Amino acid sequence: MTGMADRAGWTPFEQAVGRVLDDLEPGDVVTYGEVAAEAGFPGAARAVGSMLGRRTDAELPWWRVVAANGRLLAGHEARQAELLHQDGIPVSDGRIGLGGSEGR
DNA sequence: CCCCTGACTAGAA
DNA sequence: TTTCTAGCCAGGG
Repeated sequence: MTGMADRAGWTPFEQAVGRVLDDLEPGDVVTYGEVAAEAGFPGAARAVGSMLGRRTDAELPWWRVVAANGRLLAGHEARQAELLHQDGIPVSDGRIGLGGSEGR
């Protein structure tokens, strides 16, 4: 295998988003708006989230995607926090980054 | 074809 | 600080 997922049947939007997520590297985090803009669909942040929620079974690094306010995914906060932590990204109180010692 | 929902964002109150 | 509104794209009924 060439290391690629079965993107057959994916819409241009999904393929574009999947490519952006796949282009990310360990330790990197982006927001829905960033992914949408990089994919060529600025403002389609909702479509990105909606798609990821529907393609959760895919090998897309959904955990590297967070909300614009730095908030993690509702219903997957602990899950994403753990995955982000494995990528070397500090998470505190359901939020990313900030150094970890700013004390709320 | 029409209407609503959704792992969203930015701005205003 | 929180809450609400308008805008954006895709999918399902």
